[in-house]
Amino acid sequence: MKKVKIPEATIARLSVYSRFLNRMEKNGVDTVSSGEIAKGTASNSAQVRKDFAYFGGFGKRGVGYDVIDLNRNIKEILGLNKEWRAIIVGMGNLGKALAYYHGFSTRGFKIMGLFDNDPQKIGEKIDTLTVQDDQVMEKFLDNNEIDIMILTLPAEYTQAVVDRVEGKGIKGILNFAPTVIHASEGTQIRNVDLAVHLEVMSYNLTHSINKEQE
Amino acid sequence: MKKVKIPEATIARLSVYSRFLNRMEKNGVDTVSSGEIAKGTASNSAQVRKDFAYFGGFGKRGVGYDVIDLNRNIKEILGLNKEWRAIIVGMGNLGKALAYYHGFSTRGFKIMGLFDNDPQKIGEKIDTLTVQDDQVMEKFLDNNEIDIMILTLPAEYTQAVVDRVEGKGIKGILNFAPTVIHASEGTQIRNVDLAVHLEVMSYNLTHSINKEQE
DNA sequence: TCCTCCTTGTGATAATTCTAACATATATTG
DNA sequence: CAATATATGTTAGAATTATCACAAGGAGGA
Ligand SMILES: NC(=O)c1ccc[n+]([C@@H]2O[C@H](COP(=O)([O-])OP(=O)(O)OC[C@H]3O[C@@H](n4cnc5c(N)ncnc54)[C@H](O)[C@@H]3O)[C@@H](O)[C@H]2O)c1
Ligand SMILES: NC(=O)c1ccc[n+]([C@@H]2O[C@H](COP(=O)([O-])OP(=O)(O)OC[C@H]3O[C@@H](n4cnc5c(N)ncnc54)[C@H](O)[C@@H]3O)[C@@H](O)[C@H]2O)c1
Repeated sequence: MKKVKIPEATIARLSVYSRFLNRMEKNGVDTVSSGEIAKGTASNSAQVRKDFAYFGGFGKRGVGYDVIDLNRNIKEILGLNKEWRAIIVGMGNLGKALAYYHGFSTRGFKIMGLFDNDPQKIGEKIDTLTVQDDQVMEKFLDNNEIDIMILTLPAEYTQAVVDRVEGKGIKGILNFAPTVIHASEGTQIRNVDLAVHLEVMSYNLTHSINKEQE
Repeated sequence: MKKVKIPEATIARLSVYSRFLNRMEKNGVDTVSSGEIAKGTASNSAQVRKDFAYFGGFGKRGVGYDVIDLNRNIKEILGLNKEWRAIIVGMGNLGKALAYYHGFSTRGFKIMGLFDNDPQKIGEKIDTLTVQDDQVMEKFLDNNEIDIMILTLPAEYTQAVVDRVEGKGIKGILNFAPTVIHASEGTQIRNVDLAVHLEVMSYNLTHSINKEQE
């Protein structure tokens, strides 16, 4: 599906570069070099240029990159020129934190619905949305075109929820529960495991690994 | 500092394996094969065995791995046999979610203190802890041996907080703000960037990348 | 004891990803 | 307009990481 296989690490870095460029834009900077991007994103200049090179040349030799132009290009590569519509299932601590967070909408991800099965939580207003009964989720998905489902519920219930939305048009699932889930072929699944970060840190500290954060 | 360089990806997987083994333990399973571990953690059996092989042989040929024994070994490798003491700075949406989460303490990470600079939040009780004034953080760190600082505050304030705890014994920083921070050499910094996950997903969906999630 | 079955541990190989170096293009200065 | 300085784009090579294939160890049955 692609001429050259592009490293996922490159895509992840593009996302970081783009948000760095946002800050530059806001600061009125209009040109940056690969070295400056590297410094601002804990990367290195060769890596930055290589990452861009996968998609063609965005810069001017001897000069650098036009901040606005480069950022527009990256966002287009990432598919952020369209609006992605998402729901959050499980309005506990983490679900609420995500629902209140405005950082996603500024990147093109719009939270369209919030669901929970706890009567205490149903009806609660969170920001501009009201938590809906988990039972109406299927109907909601029939009536609204939703791309992404964010799962913030206990591990043991995630698979059941995934099964229920089968064929309802969900294209990607962002799963915060520490468990493997299975969806139909073609559905993107990404697992976010916060404990892993702490445990890798524990390992590094225990074994005195000095990650050269440069 | 190590004989062989062990891939960070291996360490991250060990964390996932270990939590899968926790579930097996709870279910009363006493032996697992690399294939079963692979299935339960979205890995593959060769990878699982290779990961273990970095640290020696934990299994019995023809039989598999003793669940309890293997899990104990992994936890020791990860440094989870000791208690890690952490504080959270920034008790907004995300900070609260982390503070209420009990999943970390069961892995050996104990939240010792919560800090914020918003008078509205100072004094608020969260679980068993009370949010303290950010101003007393240095004193708190002098009086308590804290290993890890979790940062859940707006990007623009993170570096200032990091600077203030310099030399106070913090060994690792888990940063949720989307910005690069600098700490003295030897301090582990790990950045958790949730937006990256969504944006990589956006890229994959846009370009019809079918990540074979086994 | 010998034979069969099963699953690990591992060395060889393949694939992926990063790093370094430099030729090329652009701007600027005198 | 030539000379110089600067930063990109790209190619080649190094390093890291994952996959494969199979020999060897161990259990159990005849
Ligand atoms: N909070 C954190 O900091 C954190 C960190 C790492 C991982 N996680 C994971 O994220 C998930 C959520 O964590 P949390 O702390 O928000 O938990 P929580 O218990 O606060 O929230 C879970 C919510 O899911 C709802 N729920 C349960 N079953 C449901 C169903 N079938 N349909 C709809 N809603 C349902 C519950 O009513 C509850 O509101 C868990 O899997 C947890 O392991 C959380
Ligand atoms: N909430 C999310 O889902 C989410 C997702 C991705 C990234 N993040 C990042 O995590 C961070 C926190 O997000 P949030 O949604 O919890 O924000 P928030 O605004 O709800 O919370 C931030 C908290 O930090 C406190 N604070 C500010 N300056 C401080 C200081 N100097 N010392 C102590 N406390 C201070 C504020 O009083 C507030 O309580 C942000 O950087 C955000 O970009 C959050």
